[in-house]
Amino acid sequence: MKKVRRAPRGTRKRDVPLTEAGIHAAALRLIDADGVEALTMRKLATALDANPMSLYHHVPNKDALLRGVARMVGAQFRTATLEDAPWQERIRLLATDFRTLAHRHPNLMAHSFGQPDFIQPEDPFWAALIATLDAPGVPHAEIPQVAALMCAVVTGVLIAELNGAMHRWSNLQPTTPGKDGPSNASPDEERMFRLVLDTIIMGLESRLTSDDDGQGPGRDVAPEAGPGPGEPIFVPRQQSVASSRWPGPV
Amino acid sequence: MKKVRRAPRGTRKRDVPLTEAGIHAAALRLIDADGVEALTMRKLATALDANPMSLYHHVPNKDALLRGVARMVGAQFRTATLEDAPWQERIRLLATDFRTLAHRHPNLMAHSFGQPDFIQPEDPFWAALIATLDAPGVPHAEIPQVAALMCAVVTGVLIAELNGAMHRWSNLQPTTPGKDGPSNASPDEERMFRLVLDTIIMGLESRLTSDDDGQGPGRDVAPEAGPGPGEPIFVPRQQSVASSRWPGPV
DNA sequence: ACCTGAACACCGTTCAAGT
DNA sequence: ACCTGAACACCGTTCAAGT
Repeated sequence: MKKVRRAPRGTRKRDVPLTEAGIHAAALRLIDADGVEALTMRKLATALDANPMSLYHHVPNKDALLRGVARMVGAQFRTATLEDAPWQERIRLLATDFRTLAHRHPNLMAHSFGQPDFIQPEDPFWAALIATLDAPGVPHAEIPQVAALMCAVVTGVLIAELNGAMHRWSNLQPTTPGKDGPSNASPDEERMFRLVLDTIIMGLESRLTSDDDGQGPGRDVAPEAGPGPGEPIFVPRQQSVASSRWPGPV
Repeated sequence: MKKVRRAPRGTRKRDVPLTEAGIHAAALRLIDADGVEALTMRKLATALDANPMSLYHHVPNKDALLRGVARMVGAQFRTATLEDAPWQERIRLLATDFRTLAHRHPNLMAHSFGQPDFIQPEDPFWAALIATLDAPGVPHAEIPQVAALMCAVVTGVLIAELNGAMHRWSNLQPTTPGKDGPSNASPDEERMFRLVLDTIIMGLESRLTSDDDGQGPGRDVAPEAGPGPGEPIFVPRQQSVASSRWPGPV
């Protein structure tokens, strides 16, 4: 009997040589199972039936490994652009596709959203978002800023979904605790996600179809909320302060 | 000469006994300086001129320490409610106050925003937000969900500000790189923050002042975006798809 | 070229022992 | 009651040595 190096209890891994892609895939499996902070170079090595130091021949360090995993997942974003649909529908599709991708790997995405470079200019998601915002007539110089705000808003809602904050906040009782039953109804996060999406689409629409020259009336109501030092493109059109009934449930 | 325990080079700390509050304050100083991931129980102990194990008599573990620091900072939220102003102004004030607090301790807040419990029901911020949303006539059962969405959107933008993503995204050139100068103009994040805020306030306003019964016309344009399994309160009013000119810069 | 064992410089935390 | 030294079970990573 020659000494054959193999996993002792029939786990049977590592008949294939180590690869950067294989390391990324195994790391993603561990992250999906136990979260990013539970991922360890040593645990990843044992999952691959390899020596911990062998990984460093294919990956420079742990940070680069995490970036590689995030880049690999980000490349899975589907690129169906829905070319001839109105821009509202295209933005809706982009956001919901992004959401399903986030929910497919929640542990990884909850971590990636905190990184400043989790969206790269060459990502298909960013390219599609830029192309979609080019359609409605936003001036070219403003497109990246509008796209950045869309990304920030959507990822903010997704972070709150992924880490459970949305669920906890939605179930915080307003004033009277323990009234009218347990009230543990599902927060229905998909419905809330669509609500935010529709709201910002409506706000964007309202700016695009503004009848005046962009300088809204009644600038005096909120004098401290002036246009600021930047260009005056995004000056907020002053809202009417009328408050009315909430649309009834039925 | 008796052996006096004192910092050897005149640093002169720890003439005061260890306290939970003192540990929290010192931890916040280190976090403000070097970030959350650079905070270490051992480094915190040397900053307090104490033995690392002494901290465990006042703080159960590192996680509880971080929660305590976050709670201490969250308690600094100013509680000026601006009672008689319209709800739009009160929401604006809440959001900008939250933003200045976030920018006062960016390292801590960028970390706290990823925690599911960084907003507690007894926080003055949450109480003020609930009270403000109670004014315009949102039904009580829906107030926590609207508040949760507001928190998610605002923290999403703040995360992107704090970690630099907003700055990076805003400077990504749309199609033609290297045109019309370096174009490294400041992204003017405060202006963008106000833009999102005004947009969601406008969206909320539009729902509150809706003339119809909440069931907008033209439900057939986006058939797959139906109301979903939840209650029909938040069914999106179907937008007009008209696209028009962006309001010109001048 | 690819892998590996030992070692280094750290962590958070436990525990028995001091005062 | 409060503090402390030693120790445990981990980390990421370096490096010289193997094949």
